[in-house]
Formats: sequence, C-alpha cells, structure tokens
Amino acid sequence: MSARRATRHVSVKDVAARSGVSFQTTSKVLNGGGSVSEATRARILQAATDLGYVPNLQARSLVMQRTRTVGVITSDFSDHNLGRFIVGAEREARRQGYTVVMTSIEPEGSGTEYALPAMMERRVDGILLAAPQMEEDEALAHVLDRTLPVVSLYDVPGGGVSTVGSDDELTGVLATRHLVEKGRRVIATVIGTRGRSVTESRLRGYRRALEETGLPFDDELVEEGGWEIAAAATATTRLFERRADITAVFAQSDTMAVGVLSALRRIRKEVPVDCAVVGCDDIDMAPYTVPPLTTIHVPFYETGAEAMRLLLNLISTGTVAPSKVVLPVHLIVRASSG
Amino acid sequence: MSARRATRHVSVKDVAARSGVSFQTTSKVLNGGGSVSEATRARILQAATDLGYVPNLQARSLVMQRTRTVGVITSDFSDHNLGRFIVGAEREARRQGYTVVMTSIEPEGSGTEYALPAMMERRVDGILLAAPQMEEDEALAHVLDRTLPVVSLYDVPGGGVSTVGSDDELTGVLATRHLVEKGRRVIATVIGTRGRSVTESRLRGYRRALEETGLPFDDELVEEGGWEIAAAATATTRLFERRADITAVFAQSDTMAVGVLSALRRIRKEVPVDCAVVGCDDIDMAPYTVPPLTTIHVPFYETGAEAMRLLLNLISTGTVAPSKVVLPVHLIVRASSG
DNA sequence: CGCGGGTAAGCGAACGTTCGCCCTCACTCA
DNA sequence: TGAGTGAGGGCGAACGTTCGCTTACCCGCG
Repeated sequence: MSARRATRHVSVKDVAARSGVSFQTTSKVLNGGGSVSEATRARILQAATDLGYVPNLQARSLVMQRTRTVGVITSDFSDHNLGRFIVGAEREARRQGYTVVMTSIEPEGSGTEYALPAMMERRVDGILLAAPQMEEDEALAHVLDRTLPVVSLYDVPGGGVSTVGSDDELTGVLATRHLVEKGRRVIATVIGTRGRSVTESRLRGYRRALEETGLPFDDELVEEGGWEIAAAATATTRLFERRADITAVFAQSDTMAVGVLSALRRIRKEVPVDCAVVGCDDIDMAPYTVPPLTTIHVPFYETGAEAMRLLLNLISTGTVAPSKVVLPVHLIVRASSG
Repeated sequence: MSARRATRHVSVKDVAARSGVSFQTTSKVLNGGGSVSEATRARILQAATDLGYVPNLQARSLVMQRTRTVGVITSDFSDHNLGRFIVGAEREARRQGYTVVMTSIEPEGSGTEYALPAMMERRVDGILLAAPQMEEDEALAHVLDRTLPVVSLYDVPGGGVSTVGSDDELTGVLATRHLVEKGRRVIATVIGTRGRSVTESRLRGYRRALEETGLPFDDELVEEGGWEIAAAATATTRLFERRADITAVFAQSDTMAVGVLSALRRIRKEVPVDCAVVGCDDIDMAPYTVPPLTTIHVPFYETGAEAMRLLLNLISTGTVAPSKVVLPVHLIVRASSG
C-alpha cells in the first residue's frame, strides 16, 4: 500500500520510557547485569514483551567490538559435498550462538577482491574458507595473514592457515588396497583436478598402495575427470583405448564413479566381473548405482562441524596459530568391487 | 602467541587524523557525497589506502536504518535442489550489493523460535524462506505478517507472503501425459510428503492428465515415498504387490525415481519395456541412471534468483503486498520412458 | 545523631558512521 | 567598496547499545 514502512523498531529507550526508568537500567535488566529491584525488573520485562522489543545486534557489536558472526566463503555449494560441509559448520556455529554470513565466489573469481572485503566490512569475528579454488589464490594468504582467525577446508598456498579435512591419502590407500585384495592387478584411476591438494593426496595414496603390494605405478593408468560425470566417462573411455587390460578403476569421487560406470556399460564391460569400480565420498546415491558402489566414506558433515569448532575456538582464545586436523575415513564395500 | 588480538580496526577518524581534516569530511570523500577539493580528496584517499581502511557496516547501518542484508532461512540444504535455490538467491543478492546471512532450521524446529528472532536481531532488510517444513508452521504467518518483506519458496499457511516457485501442477501433467502418450494405461505415482504443497500440486497434475485422457484415477496407484531413495523403493514394492499390472511410475522427484528404478530392478521388471519411469527435477545424475531418466526440468537456480529479485524489489519499494510468481517447467525425454 | 555500607538507579561516554546546517573564505559583480 | 555567491570544510547530533562511575536512598550501628 504505502511506499514507506510504517513501523519503527522499538529500542531500549522505548522500553525505558514505558516503564519509567532510564534506558541504561533497562539495558541492565535485558542482559542480566547489574542490580535491579525485583519490582522494576518485572516492570521492564513486561514493557519489553508488550512492545515486542528486539535487541539491535548492530549497535551491540559496535560497542562490544565483536559481532558473534562468522563469514563462510564458499564456491558453488549446490555441490553436494560442499553443501554437507556447510550444513555441519552452520549448525555448529548456531549451537555456539554465532550467526553465519555467507558468500559464494564464482569459479573464476578470486575471492580476494570481493568476498574478503565484504566479510571485513561486516566485521566478522572469523572466516571459514570452503572454496577449493582458493588453493590457487596466491594473493589470499598474504591478505589474511595474521589479521583474523581463519580456518580452511582446503590447503591455502602460503600456509599459516588452520586446516580441517579428511585423510585424503588414506582414502587413496584404502580404495586401491581393497582392489588389490580383490585380486585386481591393472588398476586405473580417474582423478579430480590436477594440482588440487585432494587430488594429489588421493593419487599419492593410490600410488603408495600399489607400491606397497609390489605393483608398478604407471602414468598411462591415470586420467583426469575434473570431478564431473561426463568428463569422468570420457576419461574412462580414453583409459580403455590405451589399455584394454584394465580390470579395476578407482574414481576420486562417487560422482565421477557414476561416469565411470556409465562408460563401462557403453563399452560392454561388466562390473564387477570384467572391471571393478571404487569411488569415494559415499554420497547418498552410492548404494543405488548399478551395481551398488563400493566407496570410501568421507565425513563431510563432521568436517564442517569440526572446522567451525576449531574456528570458534581460535576466536575465543584469540589465537591465530595454525593447526591441522585430519579426520579418519573408512571403506564401505558394495557390489561394484565384486 | 598472545591471547589478545593486537590490531584495532582503523576508523574514519584515524584516516582523518592522518590527512589533517575532520572525520566528517573524510566520510564525505569515502562515499562520494559533498564537495571536497581535489587536493584533499586525494590526500584522504591516499591515507585511507595507506592505513588499510575498511568501512564498518555495523555503524553505517545503525545510522542508515538499513543493513543491506537479507536473511535466508532454510532447512538442510545439503539437499541438492535446495542448494541450487540458495546459490541462485545468494548470487542475485550479491549482484545487487546485498549480503546474505543464513540459518538452517532443524527438521523438527519451528523456525519461529530461533531463526526469525535471530534475523530480526540482525535487522535484516528482508527474509527469504526456503524451508519446506514452514508450510506447517501456523505461528509463522502470524509473526511475520506485515512487519518485513518476506518471500517464500514454499506456501506459507496464512497466505499474505509472496511466493516464487515452479509450476508444480504442470509438472505432474507433463509427466503423466507423456506416459499416456507412450501408450501406458496403468500409471502409478510415488509422491513426496503428504500435505506439502508441492506434493499435492504435482498429484493434482497427475490426476488432471489422467482424467483429461479418459483414464481413471485410482487411490491404489498412489504411494508415499517421502522424498527419499529407500522409502521410494519400498513404496514401489508395495505398489506392485497391490497391482501387478502397473506399466509406468511417475516419481515426484528424481531422487525417488532412483529408488523406483532400484526396486524395479529387484522385482525383475525391465525399464522401460515392462514399466516406464518418469521423475522430476532434472538432477545432474538423471542422464546417468540405468536407464537414463526421463524427467521434468525444474529451474531451481532461476527460482532462487527470481525469489531474491522479488524480495529485493519489495525491499526497495517498501511494499509488502504479496504476489505469486510461477516459473515454467519442461519435459526432458530419455530412455526410461521408452 | 552521625557515619559507614550496601543496594537501586541514573549519568556520561564511547563505539563508527551519516547527515544537515553553519561558518569562512575568496571571488565576482554592480 | 560592499553585498552576494558558491565552494570547501567543520560541527553537532543521532543511530542503539554497553560499561564504569556516581548519586540517592535506606538501614543499622556505635
């Protein structure tokens, strides 16, 4: 109807006016401090609810010099795993009385130019980094060095930032070792994005498991799938064009494993008889692929929660000393590995 | 090292001191207003970057009486579709210079008790509701009535709240009509959660398409799958126990369709020969199920963006008059429907 | 009766901004 | 020469809090 909002927000002064005391006394009552008689306390409380008083956190943080807000910088979290991370983190923040302000950065965006300034303007008490592409952002480490508590879910170039993640090398080891134990000898792997820390760690695990069992590591058996179904499918096709004798594929994510399965179906390889497949992440769909997917369970939700826990801890102790938390992973065997 | 943060934030006064002017003049320069000589302007700007000045949005919103912040209240957005919604919304907000503060509410939580107050304390300029369970929250409509611009992705009981969504009834119609056109006559449907608006609309569409083509609607052919893979699978099993003559299933989400496919596989029904399957949502996996899933494409990302656009529009015009936007959907034919 | 002590409440300042208004020049023009 | 003008800049107030200090008052005690 009208073009202007009618209702002014009710402030502590309004409450004070209605209960006939100074606004400072009202403030005392409303957040517990000071000594106020039972009578006036009741009167003030009554007035507050009558008026529907809602404290203004902006004003409060202005004087308190902290906002009880943490910033979460993420890339596109329609990605299922990232979504789980963030849910875990948000929940933990909420549990400890913090609010989350969130911004996602574009795949090509550097974060340094928009996201970080935006968070600083908001005077967040700390920042949780959940954007893989920040691993390549050289400017980043420089900017946030020693200025604010920061926890990242991914490696940050300069170091000096606390990190929480799962044991990626172990992931590679468990998957590969399992395939070896199943009697597979020519084990290919479809990896994520080259250069990214998860990718390299899981690849290292794959390699270690091979060497550990006396099998040769062969560059020909590694192909990049870029975390996507379609790309993983073509990667698989390329692998089999090169080496028809492959009897197992380890995909660095369940999503890519779906692509692998799809490619195998197309070239008429039966899973697991002709070729076994192992993924990792343990997404909801994993038990329902054809055949059901053996995978490594990665505790995304817990990782997010743990990261937030660490961040809030840094905030409350005022520390910025970096640390590194690694959460365990485990194998879940289903039909795709025989 | 030390338990106390060393760096105070630099304020507009610090900048003023360094450039030898009053802090008000500094403020003028830093946000464009007023008339300041080129010389001092340059001097102030220089001082600002030297000191690394970052404006304090808390203080600014305090005097400006608006925060350029919108609250997003969501349920668990590790749900893929919700994630897309929110990404779309956040991106649009960012594009228009708004920041998003986010809270998710527990499945059982009412939102009225935690989420809304939290947003109000933060003095958000508007709220985007993206939590399906709020459809059942009777208290909700009462609380936010006429107090703040609100846009919801789901129906809110009392009405009076603007809504953005896709055409759910059309979704049901398109899916069912397609199956009829493919010659199917006994078409079952696995629905989401009873009573939820999406569920009922899609069911209504299903029913309308049947009647439109002279086929009878039969309660026996409807089973609840609760949006989950496993539940959808057992729902399918139940359906076929009742009616062995079913030749098509319309699942109200792709996720549930995966469960349907899995159940059909178990009872040795071949898709699409024995039984066709159509889902909806068009998730990334849809082209990679076995067989690839025919589905209705739902523009989640665009819905989120549109909802945010509407919300920001409400905010800037100061209106609270409710409106209702419905985005189109379309059929995508793949192998699962023959 | 005067004094100390405790409790209840008020007061002033500060946090970092924006905004409207006033002052002070120097310059122009009649 | 004196009034008018307009640009450049300062000043005070306000936004809604918290916090430390001070004041007013009531009691009991010596």
